[in-house]
Amino acid sequence: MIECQIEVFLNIFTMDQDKLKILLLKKEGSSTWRLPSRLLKIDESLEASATKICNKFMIKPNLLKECHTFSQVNRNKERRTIAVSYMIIINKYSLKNYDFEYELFDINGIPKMAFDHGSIIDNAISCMKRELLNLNNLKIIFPADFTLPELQKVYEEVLGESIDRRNFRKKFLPLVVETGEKNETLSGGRPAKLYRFLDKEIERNLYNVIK
Amino acid sequence: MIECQIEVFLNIFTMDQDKLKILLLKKEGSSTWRLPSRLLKIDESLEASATKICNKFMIKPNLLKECHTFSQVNRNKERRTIAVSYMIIINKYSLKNYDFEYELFDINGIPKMAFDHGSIIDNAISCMKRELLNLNNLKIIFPADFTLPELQKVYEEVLGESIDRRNFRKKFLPLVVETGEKNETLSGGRPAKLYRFLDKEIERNLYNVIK
DNA sequence: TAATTGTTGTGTAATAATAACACAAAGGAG
DNA sequence: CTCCTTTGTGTTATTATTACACAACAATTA
Repeated sequence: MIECQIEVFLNIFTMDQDKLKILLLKKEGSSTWRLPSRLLKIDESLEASATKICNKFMIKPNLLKECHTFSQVNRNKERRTIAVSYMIIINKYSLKNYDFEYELFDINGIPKMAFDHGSIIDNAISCMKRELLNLNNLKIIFPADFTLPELQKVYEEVLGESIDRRNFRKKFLPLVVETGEKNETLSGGRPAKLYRFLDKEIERNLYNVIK
Repeated sequence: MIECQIEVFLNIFTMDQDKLKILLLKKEGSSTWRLPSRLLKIDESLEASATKICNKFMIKPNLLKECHTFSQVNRNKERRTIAVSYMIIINKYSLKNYDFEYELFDINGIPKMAFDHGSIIDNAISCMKRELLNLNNLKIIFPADFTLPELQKVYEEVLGESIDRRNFRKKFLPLVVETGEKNETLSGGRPAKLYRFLDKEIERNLYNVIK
């Protein structure tokens, strides 16, 4: 029986301008950034606590998944604190205007973080990549109309390499259906067709790598 | 700040007679089985605590990996208890004679478990399967001489289907080298050649499924 | 309104990976 | 020495992956 506090961290990932990004907060007057977090209350589960962080952002706890539990004895000098880290993946348009500041950081350019938040993020990034390679999860974060170039960029970010457009489409076209609409051409090229996923369960990863 | 106890569970998996099994304990005079466990002490990390369970069995914490943290408010009626579950994979010949009883159970025939240990095991089983599909992990639990039929049976157990022997060998022969020895023919057939792994890092899973 | 720029959409051929399949060889038991 | 069980081996058909170039569409500029 020990007396300790339990801290819940939430790693919120999204795609923004073709880059994988994570949402970070800055404490008033501090020079370092931190992850959204919360202390576990006696009457809530960890998942409930993580969901309350989501509520603060008015976002859905899509794919809420535990990443790791951090328990080094000295990670908090003042009192024994165990941290449980969760991740979610959201569509960036779910984010609203809040009465606090946040910023989306490219996962390859994480700023100076408070305490051990940096290593919590490192761990969450590999966790997130594993999830994203599972197409069934992509379906959850791309529920509505999406374009194939958009989807391809997620894969390219996760795999860290570019994929031939024709080969990518060959794989994915059998899994989706055109909605008939096209997207707004925001970057001055040919507008892309919009698709939605068919209701097929995928049993193997379309790109087979160990993450 | 809450007062709670933290319980560390260890799911010990092994292959025994071509079946994936988990090690369970029975409490004196109880009708239900339980997982090896330990209460976290104030001066140790969770990993250190899990390693101490390994020490009790005199086994190496091979692939010690966190599976999940269980935090339902009422999982222990007496006091708030959060459970962190770990898994390891061992060679069954690492097990010794102990001054306590244990039994290896087929993962498809888990007996009646105490408290929520049943759902902790369910979760650990899928965690373990994911680990075993990564060949780099198999290398750790098959450090010494092994036979290809032996390795094939691990894959067959994890995948839940049988694999053609010739096709399996075609995949694995480039990754191993013969030691020159043969195993003792224990089941009355032709003795199998012994192999060890070459020092290649594998970057993709040899069987690509979502677990 | 024509030319330019940037992005999307499309097919084919070569190569590699996977799946399906049957029989001989080695040892143990009788 | 015969029977039984298990290991070891090659080829072919099928499927998946890779590599590669040009036209279509919309916005912007000349």
